[in-house]
Amino acid sequence: MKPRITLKNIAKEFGVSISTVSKALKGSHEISEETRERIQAYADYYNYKPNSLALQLRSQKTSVIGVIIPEIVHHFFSTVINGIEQYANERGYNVMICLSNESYEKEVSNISMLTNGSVDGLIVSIARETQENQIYKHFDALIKDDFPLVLFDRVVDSIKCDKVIIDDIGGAIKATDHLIEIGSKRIALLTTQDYISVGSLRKEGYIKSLIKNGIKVDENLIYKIDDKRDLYEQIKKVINVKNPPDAILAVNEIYAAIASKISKERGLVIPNDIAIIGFTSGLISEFTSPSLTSVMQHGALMGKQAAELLINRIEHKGVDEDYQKEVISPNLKIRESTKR
Amino acid sequence: MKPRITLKNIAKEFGVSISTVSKALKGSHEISEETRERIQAYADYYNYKPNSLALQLRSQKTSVIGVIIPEIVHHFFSTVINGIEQYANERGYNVMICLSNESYEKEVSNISMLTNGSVDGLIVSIARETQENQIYKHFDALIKDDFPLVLFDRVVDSIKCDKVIIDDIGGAIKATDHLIEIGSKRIALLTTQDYISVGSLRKEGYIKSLIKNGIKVDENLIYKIDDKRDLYEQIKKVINVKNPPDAILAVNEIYAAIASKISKERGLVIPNDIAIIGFTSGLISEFTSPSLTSVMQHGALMGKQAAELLINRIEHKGVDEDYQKEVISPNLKIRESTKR
DNA sequence: TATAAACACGAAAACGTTTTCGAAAGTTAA
DNA sequence: TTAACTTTCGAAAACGTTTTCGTGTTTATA
Repeated sequence: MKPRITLKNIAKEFGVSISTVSKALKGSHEISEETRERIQAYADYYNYKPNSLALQLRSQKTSVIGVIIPEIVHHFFSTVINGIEQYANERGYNVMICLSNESYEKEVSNISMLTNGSVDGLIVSIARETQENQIYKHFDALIKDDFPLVLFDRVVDSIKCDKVIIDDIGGAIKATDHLIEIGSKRIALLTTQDYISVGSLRKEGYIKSLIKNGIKVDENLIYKIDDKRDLYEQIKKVINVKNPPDAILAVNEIYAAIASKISKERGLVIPNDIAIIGFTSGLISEFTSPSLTSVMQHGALMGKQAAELLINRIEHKGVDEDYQKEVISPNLKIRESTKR
Repeated sequence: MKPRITLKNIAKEFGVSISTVSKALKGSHEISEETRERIQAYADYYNYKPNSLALQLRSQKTSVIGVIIPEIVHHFFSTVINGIEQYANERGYNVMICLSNESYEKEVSNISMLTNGSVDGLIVSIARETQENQIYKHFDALIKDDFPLVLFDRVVDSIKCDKVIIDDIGGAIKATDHLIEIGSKRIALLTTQDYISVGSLRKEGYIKSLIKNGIKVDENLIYKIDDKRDLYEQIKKVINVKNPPDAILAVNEIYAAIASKISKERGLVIPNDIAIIGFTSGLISEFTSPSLTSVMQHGALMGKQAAELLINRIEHKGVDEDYQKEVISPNLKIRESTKR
């Protein structure tokens, strides 16, 4: 790579000082018009661009925000990043992305790398392993130093910072209410292991709705799917039984899609024999047939809000208002799988 | 945010010079064991981390690679980024992501931003608008400065740099061959406008396979879908006709999924009446029913290879070997939609 | 004509680090 | 006792900027 041209190069070329060149290129009135124009022309010709590292070092500001997510090959996280990137750009920030791969170790090392001066703030969704072990001291260290931090989606109450989350309880209530409205009596819940915060919140909403509607909660209809084992086998045990449920609420799109496939294979008609709703973050629900009613998660909006909170926090350095918690309400996209 | 602790702070604390502190923390033998241990303990206690901006400025190396992609909410690009990130991390690099949103302007400004010293090299997939207008001077400028650059997927021959691409022609041939093998006679092609390079390459493979198998190419079976108009309407015109094709090759997953839906709505049985194959980059094909046979694109592998080419180029600064072009062969994942 | 103001520029510090070179002590050997 | 080494540290340059504070020259004013 050819070395880039610097102020020093230009200064030597014209036999002037570095400060003169700097001022000339910034259009300072301190420099005579003649000198300024000559320097400007030369700089243009050689495509001078100020070295951003030097600027960052001097100004103690990088205009970069770091994002740490569990994985990127996941439609929900892609949409969040999209939201972050769009908004950050508008405010003059760039985005640096790191993946924790759901690993505690990697999350810690990512945070350590990014907070050595390369970013002005951090947006994080916590790794599964971290939530499992409930070790949050790497976050507490950030808080102690007042490092700008925003958590989204997978958050933890004990970490004192700005947060943006989805109203998972409300979303699950909406979905369950809808299933009940269309006449479902035995609604199965496909959820995750308890330590996944969103899974247990959605379960909470499901239960609330049942109680509100005077339906007895049947623990046998609540299935905790283990992501590390075969999903088909686990979900078959829900549907391929003598007396299958007449509706399913799945806490993510994959579970819902698999439930749909298995139902059809067993000869059940959707939505008449069995209605299906999934929390969604992708395109599958839209393109399967029948298309699946979904609780829409608004990832892009989430990203935008997270970026907004973070940048505000970065730029109002002095002010330390209370930490904010933005709650995004998911809405129900009704499709064929619940149109009885 | 609390100001971070620096060498200067520590030096003042112990009444020694900055260089002594620096050496002590690097375990230099020049420093007495006693001094070294005291300084180390203090630094540990206050969680000293060298400011990476200062290091980067001094070493003229950022260990960051920039990635510019058309959009991130697209499974294919997510997998590529995943591949890039994994490999880059192994080699000690971080990843900075920018989106061009298919816009020429944004691509230019992204390149300009990233090449001002904030990254050591660039991995790019060219924006649609850029390919449409065929203006590549922003890339030529990079080449002229020997700036490390790797293009992937959407590449342009005239830009002289390392590239990694998918063998789109071969993939389309494999798919078409397979459709012919299972007895298809009238194979429709759902492709994109001509200026999209991958679209026209896949069309080329489709035609080659037909010719090879002695089937006459029927231009009326080649449909150029316009992404800016309603996809359902356009694809309906392919299937909802008196004499529909008995097989469909779609150049992406969405087209394939829509074709599948419309076929079922029209009462056609997949794969008996109509077989379907799509180039894939997502999960839809796997979870619809029937599941769709796909040409698998191996995005993660692509990302890994792109990162490998780039980092090698960055690190062998002096050596300028010829530019490499890696070609990845897609393979056919046979699913229900072609099992006659 | 003397003084003040305006103009055009340079020196140097600052951001935080690494590294080369030199130098003052202390130690060893002859 | 003297010469040669070793040990332990500091000064300063370098990376590329911006910005404050001079300073010398010219022009305007009284």
